[in-house]
Amino acid sequence: MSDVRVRFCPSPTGSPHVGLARTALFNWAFARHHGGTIVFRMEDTDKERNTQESYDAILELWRWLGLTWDEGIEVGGPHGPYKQSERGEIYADALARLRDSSFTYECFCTNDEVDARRKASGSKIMGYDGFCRELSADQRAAFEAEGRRPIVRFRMPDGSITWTDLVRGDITFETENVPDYALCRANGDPLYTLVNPVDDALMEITHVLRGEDLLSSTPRQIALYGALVELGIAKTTPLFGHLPYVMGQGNKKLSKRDPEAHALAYRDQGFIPEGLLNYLALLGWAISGDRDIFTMDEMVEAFDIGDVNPNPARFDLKKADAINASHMRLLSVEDITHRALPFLKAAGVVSDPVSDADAKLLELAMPLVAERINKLTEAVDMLGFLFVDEAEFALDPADAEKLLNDDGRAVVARSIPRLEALREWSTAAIQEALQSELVDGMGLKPRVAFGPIRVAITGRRVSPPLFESMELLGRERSLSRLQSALA
RNA sequence: GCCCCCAUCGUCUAGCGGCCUAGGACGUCGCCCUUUCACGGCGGUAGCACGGGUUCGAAUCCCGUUGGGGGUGCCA
Repeated sequence: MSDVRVRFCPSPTGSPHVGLARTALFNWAFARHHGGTIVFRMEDTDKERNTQESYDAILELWRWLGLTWDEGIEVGGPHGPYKQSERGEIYADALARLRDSSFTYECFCTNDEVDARRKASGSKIMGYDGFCRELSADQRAAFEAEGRRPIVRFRMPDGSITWTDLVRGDITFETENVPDYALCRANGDPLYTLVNPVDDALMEITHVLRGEDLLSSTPRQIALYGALVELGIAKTTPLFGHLPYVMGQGNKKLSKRDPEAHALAYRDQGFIPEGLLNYLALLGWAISGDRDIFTMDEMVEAFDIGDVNPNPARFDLKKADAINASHMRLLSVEDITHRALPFLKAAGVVSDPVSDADAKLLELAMPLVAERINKLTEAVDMLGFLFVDEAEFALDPADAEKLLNDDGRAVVARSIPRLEALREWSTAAIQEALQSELVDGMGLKPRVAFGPIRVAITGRRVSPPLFESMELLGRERSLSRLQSALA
């Protein structure tokens, strides 16, 4: 095991975003590649916005994707607790030590006062102006007499701050452009600006791989790290790597309002984790110039944070579908059956628990559809007709209208006596009969001949192979459906 | 406004000074296969934002412009 330590640190607010999953994936691949350790910390300091549903959804997502961790929530470890909501004393202690130092100062200003001063000075820089940096005892007393309660601000050092970003190279900020910032609220509650670096320090995180949105707060964190190291709270400053944004339609960051932003929705739509993961990996990284499809083992083997592309990536649903489809084709029929089962149960296609009869039929039917579905949910539409009670069997109205017109019904009518005469109800026999009767006999093109039969039998234009389907459906039900189509 | 990041086909990307008359994938178009759909196969379409340098040589390095994006909180 190397000394690489990375972390997952989501906030349990809202439903987990694909960008969050992508960030987690890159952290995971990076750590696994280096044989490092992954810490899972929950950043639930915002009491207003945190929800249990979100917390649960995040865990569900990580488990579904197979993003394992070594230390943290659920599994414990030497640096716990791993929920920030349970680390209040730790932050209070760190804050107290910071307050005792000259790295921070108390600030009594209101936002309005700051804005007014910035405006009056004509400054081009926004944010806090350092007014309370050198307050005298009298000034402090005066503010306190007014009933003001101070917040703690971090005093940004003079000069510039440079770091070598793992994905972008050297980045420099002049600290005059980085205002002094708040570490806690007036009521003493610590803020993200404090707790995130403090936890990373205490959990001995060595590499921080996070979204580009945090890039501009990095100089503040590096300055704070300097203080934490000096105070003996942190051992060193971690290395930072800022991953590109995941964009949605147009040129906007994929927001929670966009339906394609919700990572768990892909699972519900029938994606398999291999597919989603592979697609997510492609957002900012490539395994090679001529290959898109790979396993997570291959990704771990090949992943290099330095190869990550810094430009923002558009999330393309069509490509995600295609990548998923490729992974579906890598699965065995048994595997697909197993994975599709929950969807088939939920849709009521098969009984729950699965009856012997359903299981048997499924075993025969699944090979017909496994290769032609791109998502697990498609098995539901594909197989429904085989399992449905005759009383509930219904034709797709649009397909029926299109193919079961007068010509189509004539085809169906003609097929019935021939099929009734069949001694053996097998795929081969059915095919032979329909072929000779309709194609050879009526001189129809195969698609014209079999289309109407398909709709009558399966209810839809899109279905598993027709003759096989008829065999599985059985003579009685097949003939009865053909009769019904004429009614 | 100020600061920072980014810039190769419609999209995701390969490319890290000559192998590039720029490769792959998705999409799209055409064809083939075919009992539908899908799969599969074949072929086409389309790109280095612009302007200066540096160099024998630039998609690759530097500068500028333009265009995107983000930040600029007692949110994370």
